[in-house]
Amino acid sequence: MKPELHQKKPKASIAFSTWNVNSLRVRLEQVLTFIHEHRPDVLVLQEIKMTDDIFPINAFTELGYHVAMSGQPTYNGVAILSLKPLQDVVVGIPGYSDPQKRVLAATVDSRRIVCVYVPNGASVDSDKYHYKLKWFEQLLVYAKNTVAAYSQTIILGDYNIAPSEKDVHDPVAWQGQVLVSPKERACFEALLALGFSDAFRVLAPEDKAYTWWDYRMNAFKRNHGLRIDHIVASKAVIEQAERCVIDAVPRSWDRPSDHAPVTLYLSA
DNA sequence: ATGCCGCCCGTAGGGCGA
Repeated sequence: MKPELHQKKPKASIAFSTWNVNSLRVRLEQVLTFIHEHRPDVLVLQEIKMTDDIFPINAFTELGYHVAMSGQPTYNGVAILSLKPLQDVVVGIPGYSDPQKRVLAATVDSRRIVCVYVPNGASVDSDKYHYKLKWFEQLLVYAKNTVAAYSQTIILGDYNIAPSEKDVHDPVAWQGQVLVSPKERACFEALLALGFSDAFRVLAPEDKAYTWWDYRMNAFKRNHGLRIDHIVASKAVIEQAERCVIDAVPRSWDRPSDHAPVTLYLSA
């Protein structure tokens, strides 16, 4: 065989994905399809909207994944799937009592993975908005402590914050609304200031790309979206980053989640 | 626009998300 016919072995990479599925009950087959197509090393899910006792563990273990979940009835709920074993699983933010299941952490191969579902906030004058800001203060403490203990920390999930005007299809229309307010953006900036980077923005500084499109008003077809799902990684992780991909294809499927999955690829 | 769509619970229609 001529040397040029030898296929160069593709460079291995490690993939970390996040996806707000808006009901794992409804979206299970789509999650399985995503896994078959991409085989991420780690996949974290938000808004599973189910209790732990009905979580479809077997559907994932059959595919070789280890599973941790923190669910509740009706709302919220997060999960971590990993091809390698999950160690030191921690539910919620330590020291912060919150009945809403929004945070789940585990270690995979010396990397600390934190799956987050940040509160939506409803509107900027609501109690839910104040809950969101107070909640994020607790996340900042948690993030600071976590990265101090694990130089390789990845905090990924649905942040419900569009960090900049580039992350909003129509900044004028969204001005003054929840998800884009200065206080929420200050929260996100404060997280980055702890030694983290917004992986997508670091790897694609100028791209206008969205991770969420409203179900209403044909928002996806018109690309009226926001970038609110993020992979926030410590410097030691960013050093290994190859690319960060927002996969809009699942948003085009029948009965889709309103969010797209996001994947960070690290060099192995 | 207290709207739009989709999911949950529960079996009608209100709560909630973003």
